[in-house]
Amino acid sequence: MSKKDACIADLKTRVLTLALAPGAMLDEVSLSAAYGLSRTPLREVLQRLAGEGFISLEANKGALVSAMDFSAMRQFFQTAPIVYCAISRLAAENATMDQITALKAAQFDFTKSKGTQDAGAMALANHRFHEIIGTMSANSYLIPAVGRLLIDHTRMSQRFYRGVAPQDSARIDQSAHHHDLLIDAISRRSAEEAVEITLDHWALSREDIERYVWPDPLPDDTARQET
Amino acid sequence: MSKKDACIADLKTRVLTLALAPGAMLDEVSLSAAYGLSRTPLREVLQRLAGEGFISLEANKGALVSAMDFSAMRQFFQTAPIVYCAISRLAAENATMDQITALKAAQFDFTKSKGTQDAGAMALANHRFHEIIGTMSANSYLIPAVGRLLIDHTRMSQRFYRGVAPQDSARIDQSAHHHDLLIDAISRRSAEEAVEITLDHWALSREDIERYVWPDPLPDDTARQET
DNA sequence: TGTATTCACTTTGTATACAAAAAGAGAAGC
DNA sequence: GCTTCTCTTTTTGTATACAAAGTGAATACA
Repeated sequence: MSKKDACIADLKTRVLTLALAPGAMLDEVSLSAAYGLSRTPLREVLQRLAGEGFISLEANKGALVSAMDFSAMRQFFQTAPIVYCAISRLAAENATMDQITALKAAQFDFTKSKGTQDAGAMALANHRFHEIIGTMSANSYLIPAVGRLLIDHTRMSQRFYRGVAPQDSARIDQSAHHHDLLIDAISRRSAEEAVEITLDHWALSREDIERYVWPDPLPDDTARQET
Repeated sequence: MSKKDACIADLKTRVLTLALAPGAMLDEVSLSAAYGLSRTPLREVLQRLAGEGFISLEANKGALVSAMDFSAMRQFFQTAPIVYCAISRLAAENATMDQITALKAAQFDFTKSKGTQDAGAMALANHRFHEIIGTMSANSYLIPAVGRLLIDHTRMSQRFYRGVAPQDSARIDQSAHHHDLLIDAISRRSAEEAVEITLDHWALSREDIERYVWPDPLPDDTARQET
């Protein structure tokens, strides 16, 4: 059973860190060989990953890593703030002591990875942090939604963490500070504060993603071509 | 491939109509025999149903129909109106002509089943109607959430449709009227109206469910027992 | 009589072999 | 030279046999 779980965890990691590119095809036989599993359990792994939104299965055509096209990004920016705020509110109302402990541990890992300059580790630690807030909501209807949002959020943030400019370091520190405030708000069961912090946190992250997608333009040489 | 799809569709129907009770265990061998499938593809069916929230799988213990306990109901009433409104808004903005045609067809089926007094058919037709509105939203993050909400919504409504009192008939007619208004609002791309109608529709349905869960009390005989 | 332990049985999980469907290369026809 | 059809090859889907884990009943012991 453990070998299967390891396979699931590793494939998730590879999707989230873009080691497996969006749209990439996954071959059953090579994967089963790589993880030392037979095709039968490997196919069950793929079904489960598909159920969680990491990959999508097409009949008689195999598995491919979930794509991130323009339409998906539009949906993402439209949906994320609503769902994140709802989740934070519910997390503040329903979080258990054990979950708060786990959240603090995840935040510790995040700040630790912040020092290593390892973009993948930072993005994964951040993912784990927000995943725990999702479970805190104790809402089985919203958890699949936030899970899927986090998959794409982490994949997009990857690109930000990776090309880390000097001024970006401060932004990552601010992000970590938001996490601390959020832990505090949830511990005090203050739903209103948790939502406020979540909105700030979202605004920060959205700016980072947008700056990557629409960077400063290159020097404009079009005038010369018009002669 | 078709036999597998039939199996999935039938199991979904049986879950939604409470033919398979919440919490019921599902045996792989008897199911595979019943649907004329081998255990391997049947297990894939179960994985997929689990991914959509119809059942849940526990390691080394098999599959059981998703439970509907008190906690689930609380989450349901908390989450449904937010998600339904968001979905209706997006549906009005994004619906395609083909989808509107499909929605009208589903509404035709619903009104038709209304005459037959078949509670299961009514609930399933209603389910299908709202499922189409979900796909209209074209939002892959919210669709899993609304899917799960509809599973439990349909299962709870089942109980209402089943014990249909004389005055309930008018309520079902009003529900169908809401559907017509919603089709109209979506066709005219009026997101605001779609949300308003959805709120009315939700209020109506919630009352029906609540009246089933907390019915009028039986005649009060406690006074006599106190002597 | 109550409890604990062991053994048989049932059920889930995995591996391998086989069937079917899709993809691609090659040759024939226009 | 281009299209199209067919055959081969690769890849996905299914069935069956086997391994392992869990469950429950019966028996031995306190």
